Amino acid sequence: MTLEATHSGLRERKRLATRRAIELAALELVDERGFENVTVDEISNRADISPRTFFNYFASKETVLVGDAPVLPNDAALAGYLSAGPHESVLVGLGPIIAASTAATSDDLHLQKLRFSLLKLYPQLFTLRMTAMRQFEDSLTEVVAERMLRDDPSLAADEGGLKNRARLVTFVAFAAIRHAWTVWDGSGASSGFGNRLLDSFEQLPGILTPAASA
Amino acid sequence: MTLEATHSGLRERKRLATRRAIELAALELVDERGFENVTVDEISNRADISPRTFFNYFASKETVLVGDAPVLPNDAALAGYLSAGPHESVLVGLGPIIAASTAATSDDLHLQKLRFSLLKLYPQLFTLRMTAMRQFEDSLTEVVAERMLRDDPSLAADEGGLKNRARLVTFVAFAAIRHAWTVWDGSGASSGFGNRLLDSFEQLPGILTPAASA
DNA sequence: TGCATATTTGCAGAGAGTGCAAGAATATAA
DNA sequence: TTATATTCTTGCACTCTCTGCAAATATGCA
Repeated sequence: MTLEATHSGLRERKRLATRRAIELAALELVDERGFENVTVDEISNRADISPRTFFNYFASKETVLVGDAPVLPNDAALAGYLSAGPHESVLVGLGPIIAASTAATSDDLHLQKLRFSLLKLYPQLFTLRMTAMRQFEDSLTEVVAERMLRDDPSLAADEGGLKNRARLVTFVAFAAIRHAWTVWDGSGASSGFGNRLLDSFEQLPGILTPAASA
Repeated sequence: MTLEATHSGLRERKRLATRRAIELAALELVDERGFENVTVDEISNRADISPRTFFNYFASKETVLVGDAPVLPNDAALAGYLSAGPHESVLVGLGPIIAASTAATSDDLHLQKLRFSLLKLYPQLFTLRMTAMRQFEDSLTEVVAERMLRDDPSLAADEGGLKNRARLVTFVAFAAIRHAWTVWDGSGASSGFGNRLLDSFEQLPGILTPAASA
């Protein structure tokens, strides 16, 4: 079904299991003792692999903690955004798409929660995750540019300008993501993150437009 | 005159000189050979200090490269922003303040240019710089909240909401900074960065509507 | 079964970063 | 100037991250 399971021989299933075991061991240990009090040797011990194998799976002690970056879904939601027409906001419409992308992770809930609390706790990790998001950011920028072009075909005349404009939209969208994170963190993660995210996106118009009393 | 020069005894002047020497050596070496082909030992050699002393000045090989985060100026521009009134955009008005803050660095032009090209080249460093800006971000958020309160005193009733709103404004402002960087990079840094930054800020209100012909 | 291909592991080594204590330089007060 | 206190620099030993390499092991496939 999922991408990883295609041609699911023993070799691939083992590889995936090992990967998960390392992630779980790392997240739990860091949760228990704090990032700087955990070594790769200890993680490897708990995951029952050699320290050398750890580095066959992950490039560093940090990367095992941050998880994979989201991937843009190629589905109905995306098509809907692209053809929403010039009357729906290019920016606010990104909210649901991003919410869907971030929700579609291969982690189980336990791992997700552990990751989230560690990203809150260690800014270095949060930063690393943001760096890992660059590719996602790029795909998003493409989508935004495509949408803008559909809304107003005359924009094709100035391709550079279109790209720059799309990039600004994407960066602002990421600002909304950060905001959703921060607020969700502060409010004890009461409701789901997806709703929180949509909330932040809907606040954007009030901020970009001068003197709007929300 | 400047802050560093207060009580400028020999000791402090030497410390500053050493700091500068290390920064210069690091930036030049990484520029010449690339980040991963330069060791702390080599930097220390060129700066004429021991490797141990390097770590007395900088926490890591990365931090010596990114430079200090900007500091909020406590001047007329800030006062102007705070009292601009409800008819000027809370967001766009931040542009000049940030432009002024980023312009006020203690680096000379040579160091500035080296830093900039390295930040372009190494995303890890760029992200690290963004992390280092967190304190700047916090002060900015305070200022925005203060301004919002002056524009509409009734907001005092919901302090949490005010803070969250101010944070969103700040995050969007940082999106504009990133955008200015990216565009400046792509366009070969023709005009000054300050102007580029103001440009990005002024594009912000337009991104809500898809077909706004800028 | 036998061969091709992937994966795991150990080992040796480079490099980052830290704690500590001794020595050198600077500040200060008489 | 000299004695004393304070700060800065350095060397040393040590832990930890991360890499290249080659041998050993496991899986896939005919």
